[in-house]
Amino acid sequence: MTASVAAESDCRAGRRNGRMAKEDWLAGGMEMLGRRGPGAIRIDAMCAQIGLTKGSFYWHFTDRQAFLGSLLAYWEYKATQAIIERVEASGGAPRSRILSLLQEGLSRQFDFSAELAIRHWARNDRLASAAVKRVDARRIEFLEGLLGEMGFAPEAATTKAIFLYSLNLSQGTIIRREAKAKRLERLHEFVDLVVGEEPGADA
Amino acid sequence: MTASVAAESDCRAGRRNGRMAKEDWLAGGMEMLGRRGPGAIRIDAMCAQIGLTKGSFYWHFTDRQAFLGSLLAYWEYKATQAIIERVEASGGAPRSRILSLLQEGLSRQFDFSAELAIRHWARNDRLASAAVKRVDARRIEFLEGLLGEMGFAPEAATTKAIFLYSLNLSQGTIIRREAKAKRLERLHEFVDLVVGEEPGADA
DNA sequence: CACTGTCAATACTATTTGGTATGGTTGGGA
DNA sequence: TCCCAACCATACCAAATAGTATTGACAGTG
Repeated sequence: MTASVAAESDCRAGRRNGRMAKEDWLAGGMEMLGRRGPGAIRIDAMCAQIGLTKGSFYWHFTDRQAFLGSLLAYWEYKATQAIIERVEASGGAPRSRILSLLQEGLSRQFDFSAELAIRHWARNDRLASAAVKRVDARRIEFLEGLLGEMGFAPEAATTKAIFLYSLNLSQGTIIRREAKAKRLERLHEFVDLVVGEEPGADA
Repeated sequence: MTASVAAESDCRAGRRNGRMAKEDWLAGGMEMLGRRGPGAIRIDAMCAQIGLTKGSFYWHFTDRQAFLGSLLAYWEYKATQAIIERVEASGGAPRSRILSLLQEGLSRQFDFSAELAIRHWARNDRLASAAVKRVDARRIEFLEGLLGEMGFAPEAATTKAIFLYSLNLSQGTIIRREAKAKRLERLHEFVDLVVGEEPGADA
């Protein structure tokens, strides 16, 4: 153990003292949030996980509660802007951007654990609830924009955005053994149902 | 406090020693599960909540882990059979039974907190994952049955059942300020979209 | 080189918490 | 009535845990 610690302190020599530790705490916190939930986040366990001690923790955050608040803000940023930007960067027609957004929930790229933890957290915490509400609003607005580009009136776009978003969230919530291809097929079927068949689609 | 405890022990004199305490523990556990999540369930807190002590807890359950397992089984029963029976009892055409099932998620009657906690739990626990999978399967099968009654072929029924169930779950997951009437309107619109317009519908 | 601010390790305290051991209470059967 | 088993309270222990205080390492700056 002692030897590995020494080696570790070597390999991160260039990274540490670059004041990135706060980010490390938040990233580690997100992972623990996804695994145990907010109420079960243990500072000691995080110390062991990211290789720092409480001296560092209490330097960056006043206490556990403040850390949870920072985690919430960290998630709120990551969960909206980041994903939306990634989808926007993919370009293409609105319909294909919708499809790639919905597929985010399918891939294991995006870990849904923290998302579920926070949504449960939001049932009993005002700050978490407000954060989730803002995230949901932004994601739905984003979908509304895409649907608007496709020519749907605002009211219809809102309804369709909520439907699409509902399926997106459920993909990470429902547990069901099913082949990925089958899942993808259903996803296309759902998009067809909500926004209509693709113009140039052959059967 | 002491006085109220005495009064409490009076009012439950007929109830106690009727070996219902185990049920009390499980019900209290479900509530704490909904508020804090499985990893943050504290035995001492539950003692204070339901007015018993650890002597009782460790008589009914071997340890904390076993209690969590019992909680899972308790939820699995409550979350399937109970709800489905309630909907079945309402009777009516398949379509109206579908609507009343989807409205379950709308009403505050059914607390979604524990459901969310368990679904998060399932991301990191085999037993929880298996329980959620069985619950999802049964609920989807139930919807499939209703859709079958409406004349849909098995394959179409499965797809539509998943779509309906997705919206049902999302109603408790998405946080969005919206009038109840609006929500209900969207729900009907979604059912129309998935299973077709009601045969005798005007407007 | 000395100084200073940033950041982190160590040692420590007080409290909480899972779990045990033990004794007491109560209701029903012999 | 005696007794036993179900059931629960109390006292207690060892480990975990939030938070503090102190010291040390290190980079940049005068």
